[in-house]
Amino acid sequence: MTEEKTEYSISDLAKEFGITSRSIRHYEDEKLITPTRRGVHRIYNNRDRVRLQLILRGKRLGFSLAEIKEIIDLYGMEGEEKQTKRLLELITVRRESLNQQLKDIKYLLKEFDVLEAKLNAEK
Amino acid sequence: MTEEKTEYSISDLAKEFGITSRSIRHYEDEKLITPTRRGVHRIYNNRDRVRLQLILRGKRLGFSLAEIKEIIDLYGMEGEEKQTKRLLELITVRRESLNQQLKDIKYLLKEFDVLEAKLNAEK
DNA sequence: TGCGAAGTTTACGTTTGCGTAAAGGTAAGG
DNA sequence: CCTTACCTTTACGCAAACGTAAACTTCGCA
Repeated sequence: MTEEKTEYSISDLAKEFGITSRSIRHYEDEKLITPTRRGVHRIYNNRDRVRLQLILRGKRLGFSLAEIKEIIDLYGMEGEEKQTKRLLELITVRRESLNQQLKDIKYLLKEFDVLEAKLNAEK
Repeated sequence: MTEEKTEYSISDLAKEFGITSRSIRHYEDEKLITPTRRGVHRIYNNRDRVRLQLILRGKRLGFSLAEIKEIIDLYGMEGEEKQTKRLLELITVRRESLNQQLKDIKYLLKEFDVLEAKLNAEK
């Protein structure tokens, strides 16, 4: 059986994802993640860990913390508020943005191929 | 014959790309673009226009202006300095970053599909 | 029980990417 | 010439995303 860790300290996660504890606390200030407390110390569970992954993914794509919060809030809102229509709209908007990024990436990767070929041809 | 415009004012480009003139001047301050001058006024040619497109593409992907400058400088350096090896390294690094972003995008798009399906199933 | 490592809050500092006046110069039409 | 639209430089302002320092507290263990 592979033992799955279920509890993490702030520095556990910081080390794992190569960021600082300060950043994680900052995400908490901005309400993107809300670990439980044991006394005064922060305790992160697997759900928190996944959230952090989502945050970092969003960051790599250039989204602001506010945008990432919006995306994260999409999950966890499922059904409750009957804002389904609004959620679907948000998803559409986000999807368009991601598709644009896809185009941009493909364009740049192609350009890199061309440039690399040129450089290699240069003997 | 389709007439290709070959000269643009700063507000021409600003309008075309939906940004402010201030931004374009800022990119110039940061050495990402260097239009010629007619007297005191900036004149942009097609090459400058393409550069601006590259800048905006980079921005949509979350690159900093400094990183975009690095990427842009890849072009235009071809061959001259015999830094070919260094250039190929840079391309590799950038390519890895773009591939990571590709993964991130695909992950999120898939998540959106799942979420959308759930919302629609909710009757 | 007394370290040392790690955690906590508070708060000011820094960088990036422009926004936004202020104060004027320039080009073209009437 | 004069107005109007657009351009210029200079410079301070500001929000976002942390960095960093200060000044404790808490936990594990020797």
